Amino acid sequence: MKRERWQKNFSEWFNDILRDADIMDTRYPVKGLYVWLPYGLKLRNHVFAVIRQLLEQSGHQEVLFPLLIPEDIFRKEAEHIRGFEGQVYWVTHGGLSKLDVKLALRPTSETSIYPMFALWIRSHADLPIKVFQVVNVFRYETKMTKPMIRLREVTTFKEAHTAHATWEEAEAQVQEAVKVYQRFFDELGVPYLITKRPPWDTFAGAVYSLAFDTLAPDGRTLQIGTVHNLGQNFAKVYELKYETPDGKQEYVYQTCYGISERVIAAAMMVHGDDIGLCLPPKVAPIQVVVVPIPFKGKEAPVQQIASAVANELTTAGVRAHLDDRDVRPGRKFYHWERRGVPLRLEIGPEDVEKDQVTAVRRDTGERQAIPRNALRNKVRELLETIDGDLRARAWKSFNEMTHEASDVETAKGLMDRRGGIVRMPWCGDEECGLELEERTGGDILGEKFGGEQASGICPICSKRAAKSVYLARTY
RNA sequence: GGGGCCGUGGGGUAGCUUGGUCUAGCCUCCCAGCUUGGGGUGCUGGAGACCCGAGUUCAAAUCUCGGCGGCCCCA
Repeated sequence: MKRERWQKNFSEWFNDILRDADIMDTRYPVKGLYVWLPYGLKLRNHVFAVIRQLLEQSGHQEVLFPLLIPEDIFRKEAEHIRGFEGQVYWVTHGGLSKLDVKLALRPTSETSIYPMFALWIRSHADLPIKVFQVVNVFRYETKMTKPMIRLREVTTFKEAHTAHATWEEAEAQVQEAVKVYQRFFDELGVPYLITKRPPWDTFAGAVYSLAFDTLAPDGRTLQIGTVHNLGQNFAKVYELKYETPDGKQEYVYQTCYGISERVIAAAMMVHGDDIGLCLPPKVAPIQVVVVPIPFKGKEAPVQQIASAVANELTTAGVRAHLDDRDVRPGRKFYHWERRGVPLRLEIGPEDVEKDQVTAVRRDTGERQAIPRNALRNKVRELLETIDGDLRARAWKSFNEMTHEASDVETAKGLMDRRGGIVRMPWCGDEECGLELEERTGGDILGEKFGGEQASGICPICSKRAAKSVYLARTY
C-alpha cells in the first residue's frame, strides 16, 4: 500500500482523514476544541477500554473527581503551579456575581485528588492507593492547536494516581506502570521509545519523569504517555500522612501516570497509508465489513447469504457490518478502506456458487477465498494475523527512523533531512544539553529507560560521555 | 515571544490586483428517479456559499480597521 502523501504531506493527510473517516469535525468555532463523531468516538471508546481493563487487572480502581479546583488549593504546590499557571482557565463568576475564590478548570488532577487522599489515608493499612480516572482537562495553549495532538480541551485524559508507604514501593509502582503502558501500546501496535526526561523537562512537582514517544510519519516524535515519580513533594504540601505499624506519622510516596487521546492519533498515523486509516482489529469500530455484489437477476441469494454471514460473525462476537446500500461495490470498497476497516468480505454470484466468501485485507490488499463453513475461525485468524503484521510493520519503520550520530552537524542533518530519533553521546550536564538542543534544532527526549551503555565524547564540551541521549523534532 | 499568508455552498476552488458586467462559475459530495453492479457506473433533475462587526462609497465577495478562525516561518 502506498505511503507517499501519508509521509510527505502528513499534516494534510491527518486533517483530511479526521473528516473523511468520520473521526472528528474540526470546525467547532472555538480554537483548540473539536467534536468527536460517532465513528471516532467508538474508536476512542475501544482504545480506552483496553487501558481500563489493563489498569483494573493490575489493581487500579476507577474514580471520578470534579472538574473545578479552588484557587487556594490549586496553588499549594509551588513547583506544580510554576509549570501550569500560564495555561489554566479560570472560572471567575457564578451567574452575575464574582466568585470569592476563583475556580480552576483542571489542567491535570493532582491538586484535585490529593486533598481527598489526605482524608482517605490514615494508616499503613490504607496503602497503597491506586486509582485512575478518564476525564477532560483544559489547557490554555498559546501555540498552534491541532486536533487530538495539541488541544485546549483534552477530552480524554486517563490519569492514574497512587500513594505508597515507601520510596521502594513507589519505585515498584513506576515499573508496573511502565509495564501496563507497554502492554497497552503493544495491543495497539504503536511503537515507542521509553526515556527518562531531562530535569528541565520533568513534570512540575515530580522527582523524575519517564515518557513514551512514538514517531509520526513526518519524522517528529509524539509523546504518548508519561509516568512520574512524585516522591513526597505533593505529600508534604497536602499533608498526606499515614501511621506506621509502630505508631509514627510518615508522609506517603506517590506516583502518577497519564495517557491522552494522543494515543488515538498515534494509532491512526502509524498504521495509515495513502488510502486512509488502517485500524488495528482490537480497536476498530467495525472489524469486518460484508459487501454483497448483486449481479442482475442474482440479487436474492447474494443478499441473503451476505446477511447470514454478517449475522454469524456478529453472533460470534466479531464487530461486523453489512453494507447493503444501493451503490456500486467499488465505491463501498473505497468507503470502508478510508475508514480503516481491517477486513472486507465480498459475496458475489461466484462465491455463492462455490459456497465461499472472498476476503480482502486492508493492510496488504491481499485477497483470498474462505470456505463458508470455515468462516468464523478463518476470520478470527485473519484478524489476528493483521494485528500482528500491523505491529511488526510499525516497529520496522520506527526502527528505521532511529539513527546514530556523534556530532552536532550529523545529528542536525539527520533530523533536517529524514526526521526521526537520533541517539548521541552526552556528558549529562544541563548546559551542554540545552546547547545541544539549540544547535541541532531538536529536543532532548532523554536517556533510555532502564539504562544504556554510553560511549564517545560529548559533542559540546568534549568530555567523556556519561550517557546516550535521544533527540528529535517533537510535536 | 516575533513575522508572514489566508477565510467564497458540506469538501476543494474561480472571481478580489483595476469596486458595478456576480442573478457568484467549475469539480466533488449530498438528495430524487431510472440505469448499473467483482475497484469511485452512466444519464436526468434538485438542494446548497461570499467568516462576523464597523467603516469608505451612489455601489463591497472585491478597499480599510477590528474581532473570530485556519495555516506557515523564525526564536
